[in-house]
Amino acid sequence: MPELPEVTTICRSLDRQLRGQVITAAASSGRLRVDVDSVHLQHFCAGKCISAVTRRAKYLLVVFTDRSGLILHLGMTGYFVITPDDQQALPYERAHFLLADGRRWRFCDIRCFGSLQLCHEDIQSCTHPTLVNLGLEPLTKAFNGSSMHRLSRNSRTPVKTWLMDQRNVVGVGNIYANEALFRAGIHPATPARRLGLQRCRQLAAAVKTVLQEAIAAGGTTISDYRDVDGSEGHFSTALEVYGRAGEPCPHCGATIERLLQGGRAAFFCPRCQPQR
DNA sequence: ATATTCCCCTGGAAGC
DNA sequence: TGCTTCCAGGGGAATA
Repeated sequence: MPELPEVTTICRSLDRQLRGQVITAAASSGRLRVDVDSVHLQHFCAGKCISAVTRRAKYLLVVFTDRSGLILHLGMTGYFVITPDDQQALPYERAHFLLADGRRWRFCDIRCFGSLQLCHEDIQSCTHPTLVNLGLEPLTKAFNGSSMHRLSRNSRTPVKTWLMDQRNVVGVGNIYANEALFRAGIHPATPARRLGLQRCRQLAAAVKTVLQEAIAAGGTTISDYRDVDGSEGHFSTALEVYGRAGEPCPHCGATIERLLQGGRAAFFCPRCQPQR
């Protein structure tokens, strides 16, 4: 579900809600795609104080004061709810953490594609196997037209697939890959290595602006995504091609097409994004 | 090494 | 109304 703007939005809320809190108890269901045994989770977390909640790629990092932490991924349908402790488990609840102030932090996930991992070493060093091979953060200076150009020289893969490969650049999923390619006027099936420096610059810039605008809107809610307080993201109204097959292109009026790429739907305007 | 495919899982929408 | 099929924001393992 969530891509970088959604994870960023949730990360900020969680940091505000959880920073400084001590976890007194924890339990997991064992049903997530990657999960932790409930006994181990309880043993690992109990008594630890949360110093911050940060993000790396689409992973949320719960950083404890002893520098260890939890690595969480929301998969397609994961979300968090914080409630008083006097309630039953919520529907789809997969893990929960009891806080010293009496609140209960719950990790819910309808489809169980999310993940929950323990990180014993310094979590912010990102040496954990889950974090070590991740690519560039798209909103840093390190990701730009020239680095994208350099990294994609040997890749015959379609540029949309390349953008979504977290070993190259992180945080870009299906929605924002489609939107960035539309803004840059690049056909999603273009082999990545065929993009010249100029078009890499345009695409990198488009990735940055679409992500920044989506963060400012609180993310994109299609169906399941919600912030920790239950609020929806407002960027769905700004989507220009995603989910709009058959509708007119907002720029030129041509009919937006849908193409299947490795099982994922690509949406594009055949006139604004010509195959070259 | 790189590029597809298949799978994990559940629910909502669309088709018959 | 009810059953069936398709589709979904992700990621990783298996396969060519």
